[in-house]
Amino acid sequence: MTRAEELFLALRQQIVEGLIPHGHKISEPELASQFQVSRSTLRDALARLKSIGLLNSQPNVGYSVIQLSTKHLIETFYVREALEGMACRLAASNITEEQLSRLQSLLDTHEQSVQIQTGEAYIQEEKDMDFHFLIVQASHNPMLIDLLCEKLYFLVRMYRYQFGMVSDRAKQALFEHQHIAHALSVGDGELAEILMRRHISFSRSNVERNLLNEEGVES
Amino acid sequence: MTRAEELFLALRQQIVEGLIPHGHKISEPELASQFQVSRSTLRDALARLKSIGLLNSQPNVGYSVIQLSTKHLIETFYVREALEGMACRLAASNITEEQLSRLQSLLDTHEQSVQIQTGEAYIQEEKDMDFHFLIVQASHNPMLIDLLCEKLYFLVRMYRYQFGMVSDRAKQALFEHQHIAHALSVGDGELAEILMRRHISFSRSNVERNLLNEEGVES
DNA sequence: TTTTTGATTATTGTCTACAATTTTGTTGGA
DNA sequence: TCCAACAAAATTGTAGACAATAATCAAAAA
Repeated sequence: MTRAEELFLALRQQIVEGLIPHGHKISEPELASQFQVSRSTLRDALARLKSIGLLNSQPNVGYSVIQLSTKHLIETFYVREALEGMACRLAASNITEEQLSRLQSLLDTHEQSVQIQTGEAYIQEEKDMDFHFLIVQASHNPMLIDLLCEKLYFLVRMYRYQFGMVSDRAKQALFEHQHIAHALSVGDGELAEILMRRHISFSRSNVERNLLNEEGVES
Repeated sequence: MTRAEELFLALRQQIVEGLIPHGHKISEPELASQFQVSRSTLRDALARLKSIGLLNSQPNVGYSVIQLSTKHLIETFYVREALEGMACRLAASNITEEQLSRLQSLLDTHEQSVQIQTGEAYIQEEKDMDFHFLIVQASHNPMLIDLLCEKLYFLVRMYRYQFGMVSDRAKQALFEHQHIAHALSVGDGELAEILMRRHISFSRSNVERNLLNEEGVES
């Protein structure tokens, strides 16, 4: 593994977790000395971070971490709805037996943890990611997999870390997941897509309601 | 504009048009001397070409132009169907009056050229791109616009240049475009999305039939 | 003849230095 | 006090050199 690759991974985590705050202007000399690398390899890593949508840049001005906002989050939801919906449709045809059983055991685990704990949503969030991740993999469409797993999902995680959306609909989400899994298991791509899109669309509505209210209160 | 940016644009065009053939291994020293730039700025341009999906790369091995294939083309169609479908749905809500009238005048021009000429499909292809491009812009979703206009559409153009798919369905495509435009004009996002998805899905079926047949003949 | 090992060559990854541009700060005038 | 123009400082873009890795080729062994 190259230095630039390591740096890319390290910076990605720091950005996702907010250690480097969103909107922050990147100082190349500063970061380079901080990580003990030359500006060349830093710039390599920064270019990759830009390509996955975590950084912006302007010529002769430099890089900065993307600015999180309700508007941007909602735009992301629409793209997810489209891509994951399609991934789900394709997964219905292409999922392997092994993936299907892993999906099932995943849901069994989720069901138990939902029954046991009440509240702790951020643990649930990771399980949610696992579910979506597995279905995207099952689409067996490399372009979809790349777009979602290597790019969009890091944005999603970044918003969850820094906006800390605790969805109080863990139980509801589990039902939706089970419904989707069933559609996949019987190979009904059309239904699977519809269910996945509704699932993501619900999340968006939820966020729209909560965050727009907050903004209303603040202003 | 920086040197790297210019180089990026120049290389992108050469790759799309096949002047640098698909699958070709990139030699950094060779390209750098050919374009009279240092390897630093060349590598900058190459990284950007990778980020829009025209190059692949492996650590310690280097870059190569992506390998075109029927399989990859069809994967691309599925992603387009998802993204453009959503773009169309959003456009129904967000399109401006000015964009709507531009869309209409665009279709009028197309109609005339379809009536006049019979055959010349590659001219029609550019018009097709114009139509799709405008609708994506009208979605007013920056992430969708970036994914489609800055990334996927260059792949589409690359396939059209190098696989030379002459669609004999120019007239049919025009009808579909008009139908979509009408749905947009009355603000029916649900219908607009369905129509756009069918439109792209038809193209995919067409390609699947043609290219799979060809492969069958060759083997 | 084929395979394997080792040395050689070439290519990519990284660093440092310099050039070009932008940003910052200061001075002068209105 | 405010604005504009200029100078200084800092930052980004580009070039070239060295280090690390991979690819190539030749020689020796099976």
